Amino acid sequence: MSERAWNNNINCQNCSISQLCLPYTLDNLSLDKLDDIIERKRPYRKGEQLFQAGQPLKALYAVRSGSFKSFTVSNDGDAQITAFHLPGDLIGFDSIHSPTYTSFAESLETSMVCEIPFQSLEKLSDQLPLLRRQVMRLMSSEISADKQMLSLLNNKNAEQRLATFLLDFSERFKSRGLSSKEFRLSMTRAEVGNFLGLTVETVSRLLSKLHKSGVIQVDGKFILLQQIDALQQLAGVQLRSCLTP
Amino acid sequence: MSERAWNNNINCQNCSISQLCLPYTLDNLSLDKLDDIIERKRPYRKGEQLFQAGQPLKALYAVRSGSFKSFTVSNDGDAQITAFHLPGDLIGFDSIHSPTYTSFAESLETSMVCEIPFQSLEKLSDQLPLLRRQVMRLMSSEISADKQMLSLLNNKNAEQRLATFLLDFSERFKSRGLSSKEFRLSMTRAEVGNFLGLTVETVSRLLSKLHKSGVIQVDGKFILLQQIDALQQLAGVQLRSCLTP
DNA sequence: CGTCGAGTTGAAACTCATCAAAGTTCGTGG
DNA sequence: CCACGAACTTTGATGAGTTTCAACTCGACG
Repeated sequence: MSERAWNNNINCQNCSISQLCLPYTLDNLSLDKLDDIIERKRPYRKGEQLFQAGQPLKALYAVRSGSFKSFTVSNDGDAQITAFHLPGDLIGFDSIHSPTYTSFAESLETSMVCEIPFQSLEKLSDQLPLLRRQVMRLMSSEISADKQMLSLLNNKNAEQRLATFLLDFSERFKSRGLSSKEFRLSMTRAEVGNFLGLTVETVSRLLSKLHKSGVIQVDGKFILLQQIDALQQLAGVQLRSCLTP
Repeated sequence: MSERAWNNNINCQNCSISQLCLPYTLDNLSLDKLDDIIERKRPYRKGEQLFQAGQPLKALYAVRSGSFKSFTVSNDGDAQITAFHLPGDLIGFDSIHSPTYTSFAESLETSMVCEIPFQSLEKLSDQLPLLRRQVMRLMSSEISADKQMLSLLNNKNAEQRLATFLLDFSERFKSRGLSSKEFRLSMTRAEVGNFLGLTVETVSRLLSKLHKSGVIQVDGKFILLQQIDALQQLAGVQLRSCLTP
């Protein structure tokens, strides 16, 4: 199938998730220019990699559909998942300080991406202050999210971590116009555990426990949040009013 | 004392740590422009805050001397230190996606900073591609460092975390032209523990253990790394050659 | 001189990892 | 389309590592 076929009717101007992505706040002229530098590739099958650590930094990627994981591999060989990416998310910000990628990105299911050649993006950013600011906003958001993650790992126990994880995905699906109560987790239990600093067994046990207690319903990769408020309690969320006397 | 007094002979052009900071790669003209927007304030005393979460985002800060901690406060009220900042480090990247600061920054000892008004920096970045790229490089480095931190917390035990922490500071002091073997940690044991996801007691016990084993010498806040290679072993560092056959 | 915060050390408790084993789903080739 | 093997998931028993609780020391400071 020709490359052209994938491009039909796909552009930033009509993209349903552009408000989460680079186009946000761009005027029409800027949008056209951005659209011009973006390459839309064939779908990636589950397990295919966008890039590997050490390869020359060629492009950033925006998820169009499906999902990806980013991960690093430490000197001693074990992998650490550093993020899960949903449509609208940008992949590669952790590498742009380096001539080569500093992490791996791999598809978790059949997925499509927009490839944004890094050189072109830099040049275009020189011309379009709005684009530049959106890039910085997105990078700053990623830093913020990472700090939150540090706090999660340092201060919360296994159950709180998993509850927070589920609520995070709930929010992210919601902001993409999908159900916040019912969704499919494209990653394995092992990947959830790796991300949260827990073992597969602990993740599995806790999902079973939450299921039995009626807070959520679990059917393989499908999750149904039945009592979101209870889940928020478990996640360690407390009302501000409890603290300010 | 007049504000002017602090400014004497302090500028980006002659700053000893400019290669770690924003000026890196800037030409002389750009450097002058950057220097123009920077405000240099009186020293901050230990415990004074640069900003608090919720305050309007006014400026980024570059550490000139001394040290700071950044921290967030979760809904349930406990603080999480997200970074320690040494001279040359920039503070505030986690907030520029927001109209207000998303974290706190507090001096750990008598310290000086360069205040970089955010509006001015944005305007100047529009004119100076080199500056813009350095900002992005620094933000990307911070993302990278945060990902490494995730990996540390998820995969390493208490001893490996502390060893890694000490080696990290060793490297950072070294790149600032200071001794990599002998330095003073300006934060308390509790702050080290908070950052590493450990309790004060664990940090104290491990420092004692490392001291007794002769790997390091501890005298209050002063640390002397006696066997850096042994410390690297404890940190879990292995040679690449062990993995690539 | 007494108090207060920081640091150290010990003993007990608890959470989660580890090891083991069985059950289930997925994907691929016949 | 089905069957087979591999990958993934679940559940149980045990133990290691870290937290928690408690007591004590030390130095700073009014």
